[in-house]
Amino acid sequence: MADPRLVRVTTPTLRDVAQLAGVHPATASRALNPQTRPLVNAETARKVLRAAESLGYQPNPIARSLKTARSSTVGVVIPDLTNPLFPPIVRGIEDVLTTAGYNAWIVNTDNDAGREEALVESLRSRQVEGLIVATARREHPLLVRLHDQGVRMVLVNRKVDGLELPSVAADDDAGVALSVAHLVALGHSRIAHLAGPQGTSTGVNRARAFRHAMIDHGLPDDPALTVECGYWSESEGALALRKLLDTGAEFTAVVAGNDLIALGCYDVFAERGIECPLQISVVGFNEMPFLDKMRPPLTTVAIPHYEIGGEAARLLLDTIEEPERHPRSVLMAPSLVVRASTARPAR
Amino acid sequence: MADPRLVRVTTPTLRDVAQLAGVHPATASRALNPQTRPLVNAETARKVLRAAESLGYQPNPIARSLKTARSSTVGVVIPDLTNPLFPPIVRGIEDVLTTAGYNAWIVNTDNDAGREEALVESLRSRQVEGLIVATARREHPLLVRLHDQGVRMVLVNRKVDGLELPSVAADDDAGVALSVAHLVALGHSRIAHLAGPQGTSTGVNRARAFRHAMIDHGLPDDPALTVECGYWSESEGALALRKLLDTGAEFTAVVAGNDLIALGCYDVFAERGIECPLQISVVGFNEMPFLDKMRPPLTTVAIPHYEIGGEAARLLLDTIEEPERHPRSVLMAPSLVVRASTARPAR
DNA sequence: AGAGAGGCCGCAATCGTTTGCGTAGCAGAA
DNA sequence: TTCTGCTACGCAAACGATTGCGGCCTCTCT
Repeated sequence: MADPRLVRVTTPTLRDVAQLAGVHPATASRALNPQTRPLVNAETARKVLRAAESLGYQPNPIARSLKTARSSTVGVVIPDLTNPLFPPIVRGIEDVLTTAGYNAWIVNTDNDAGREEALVESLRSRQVEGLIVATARREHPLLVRLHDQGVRMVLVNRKVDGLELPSVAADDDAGVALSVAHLVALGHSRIAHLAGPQGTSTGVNRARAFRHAMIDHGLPDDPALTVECGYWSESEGALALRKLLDTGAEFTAVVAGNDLIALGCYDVFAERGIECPLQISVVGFNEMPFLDKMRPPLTTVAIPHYEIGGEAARLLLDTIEEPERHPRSVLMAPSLVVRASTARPAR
Repeated sequence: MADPRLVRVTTPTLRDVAQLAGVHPATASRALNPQTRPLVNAETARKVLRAAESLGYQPNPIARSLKTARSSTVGVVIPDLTNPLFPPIVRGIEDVLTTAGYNAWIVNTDNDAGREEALVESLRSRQVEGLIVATARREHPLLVRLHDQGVRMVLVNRKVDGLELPSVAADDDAGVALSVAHLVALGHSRIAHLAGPQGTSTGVNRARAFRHAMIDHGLPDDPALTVECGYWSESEGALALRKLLDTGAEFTAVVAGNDLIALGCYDVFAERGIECPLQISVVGFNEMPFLDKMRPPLTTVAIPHYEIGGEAARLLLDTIEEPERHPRSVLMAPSLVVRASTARPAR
């Protein structure tokens, strides 16, 4: 208030344009909006456009939102931007959104339900037209409530039990099938699984896929060889591997729930002087950046992050335009990228 | 679900609260706002608050923005979220912003001036109250124009020539001094510098600091031993090192402009069968994540990303509250983290 | 020539808040 | 009692756009 200048000095409004063009603001509005342009005479439309151009008029999205209850904005809710999995997805989302004239509001929940609820509330009060959610848990009261309220959303990577929502994710089954096949081809038969949190759909899907893949190869599906991580993190991966090692179980390879869990294994290898891949092979999941420069470079299953984000955005735009359309889900094909963390078993 | 309505079914407005409390909306508004609450009788204020509470009233930020030309939102403009340097900074920004009741709008410019201009324009039209800018180049017409127009901003990591703006960055001088001292202590004397883009203040600062450090140690400051990278990227780092190697210059260590450039060196080492650190030592800058798991683990100078973000946000909040305050800049102290990419020179 | 039909456009309300201004009411002072 | 001053509140005008409704004008058809 001390400073009268806020962000802008003074910006031309619709009235200015109308005045310059010699028409009523309503007419100017109609002329400027391609949707309603047919309602005004082509000649006056031209005049208005010229006036807008010459003034450098930019419609005020706030005023527009207030009137139309729309915002050309969607909310993107992710657990943590710091997890390298998410930035590429976000970029994918943004890129298709902006070409469609939309914007993305990004929020981090830190896996905290209270925080998540507050953030979503704040997004809604900003009239976002939909949500792209990457934080889904299998039990997720907030998301079912939002769904019941008719909030448009699409899920990324994970789903919630019993909720029919559009979603896009990597094909987990195919991904771990690839991993297991690779290890089996190398000669491994005692393979362990460091599963992601079983409270997330991805966690259980990959674990189930792991069992199936083992069976398909005629290998024993030993429950003692899979241990669950509480979070998708390095430290939890390390914890899980230590636990497994301490049981004295025998195994020559581990397929990790994701790359972070796999990297957690590296820490344990260092602690206990285990040689990877000589003594134990590891394969990750997600192909996060810089894996090729790790020690050893991590074999992992690559998923098209950027495309997943883009596809999610497209799905959301679809449901915004056609709310009644039946929810469809898309699975993106993964591929295995073999590096130096996997090799033939020693014996 | 068959609900054509947008995000919200129907949300209580200020009028509803006022009606329930039996007062005029103006009074309700004043009662709800702590700033103006003293203007209304304590008893009626209580009534209003209770009404608001019972309705679950949430003020509509859009309407408020329209009226007040404020938004409790600041824009954060970064080059690319995918660069692991930025997520922690963004988190730092967000965390102090939200505790102050503000929100952050994040945009990626991809180092494209046109894109940047459009994005900033869109931020301004959304009435952001200030900008946190991490894309500054030494010559940056857009930023000087914004500054002239009185847009509040603070710079992160980089500055623009001749512009007095609040900024927060790591102490580059101290950082490279640390690196060089470390290498000299190991016995290196022929040290090369793979400089960042000289169009950015950080690029020239670190290069200058490198020269000074060399001189301080009584070592020759050989211009042939520093080569500039066009971008802060792996590929540019690789390019620069190849160029340097191809000149036949002699050196046993390189201090890289940042971690990505250093990692680019790793690629060249692999290409040409160079052993690091046996033949060449490398030190990076920034301490991006997972460096400890690289091959070899990269010695680098660590800077407090999260705190830098937080400090930037605080600075911006300061200038929002006290626009006339003289711009201050803060330098954060770096520290060297020694890993396995540096060792005594072979001969 | 008169009537009906559209095409164009202006009027004014509206979205939900904030805020300058005016005023009713009341207390205290003269 | 009358006047002053203050507190507490209501009125209404904004902020900048969108949009239903209605009216004018012109054109066409009979």
